[in-house]
Amino acid sequence: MRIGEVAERAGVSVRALRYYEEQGLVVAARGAGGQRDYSDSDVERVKFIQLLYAAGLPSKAILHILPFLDTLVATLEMTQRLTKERDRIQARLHDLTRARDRLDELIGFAAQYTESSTAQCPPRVHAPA
Amino acid sequence: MRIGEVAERAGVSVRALRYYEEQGLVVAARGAGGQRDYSDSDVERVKFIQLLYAAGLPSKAILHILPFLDTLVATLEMTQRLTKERDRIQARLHDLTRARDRLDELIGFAAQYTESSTAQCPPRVHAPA
DNA sequence: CTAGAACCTCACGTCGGCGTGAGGTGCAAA
DNA sequence: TTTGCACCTCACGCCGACGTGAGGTTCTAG
Repeated sequence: MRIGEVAERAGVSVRALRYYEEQGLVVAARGAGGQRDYSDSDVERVKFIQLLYAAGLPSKAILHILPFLDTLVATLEMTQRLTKERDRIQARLHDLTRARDRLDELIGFAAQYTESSTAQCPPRVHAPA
Repeated sequence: MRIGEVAERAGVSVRALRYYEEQGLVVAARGAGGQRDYSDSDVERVKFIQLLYAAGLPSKAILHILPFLDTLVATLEMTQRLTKERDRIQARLHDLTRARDRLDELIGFAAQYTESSTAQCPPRVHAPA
């Protein structure tokens, strides 16, 4: 399977896949002529990488986690890393939730001055909380 | 109130505060001698900015949201922006949750091969899900 | 009055995850 | 055989939120 198809299936750019290889995250075999040759499991691997990127992990952290996917052998250090990253994500979930709730609060306020008319309504200006 | 105290109270660096001013997020008055002069409400403002930064909003987005805090007047456009950012955050919450759950899954696997011994245990190598 | 914090303004450095050419090669179809 | 698309390797560009000096001023305590 060539790089273009992997890109499409995994929903990433070709450039991204080359970058992943550069970082040692997904190392493809090479066919005659030097073209990258991916397997089906590589597609899953890429999807997993995307998942972790989306969670804000830097490539080095991912690099330390991936070997576990291959071997399913966990050293103590690896389990600790996994847990550490999980906790980080959990913390970010807290931050994001706080931010969302705060925005919801503001949107609630805003609704009072916006919703019923298409034009502008003259408001009372006062200090917020 | 001078910049150092604001930094400490809001839990950010002095540099960050100057950067916020550069971006138009928090514009402090100036005392004789050119030193920045902040008010108590500026501290709250900075905390709010931090909240939004922590949620991944870029400074331009924050810049568009802040006027609402001052005036409590919401144009339609502003309400839309607020809602848009809220939805973004919601989407990220989904991503992060997925990632966390996946990691929990892996940690569960890892526990089987790590927990009871300090040394390494010879495992069976097979393909993961 | 004087030391030494704390402040000021440039202005360049950083880091990560790619985007984006430039210039050349491989491969399948007509 | 020739088109033409997909692929290849450099290698520089980018953007945002500051960090980090450099070199000078202001404020406060003794």
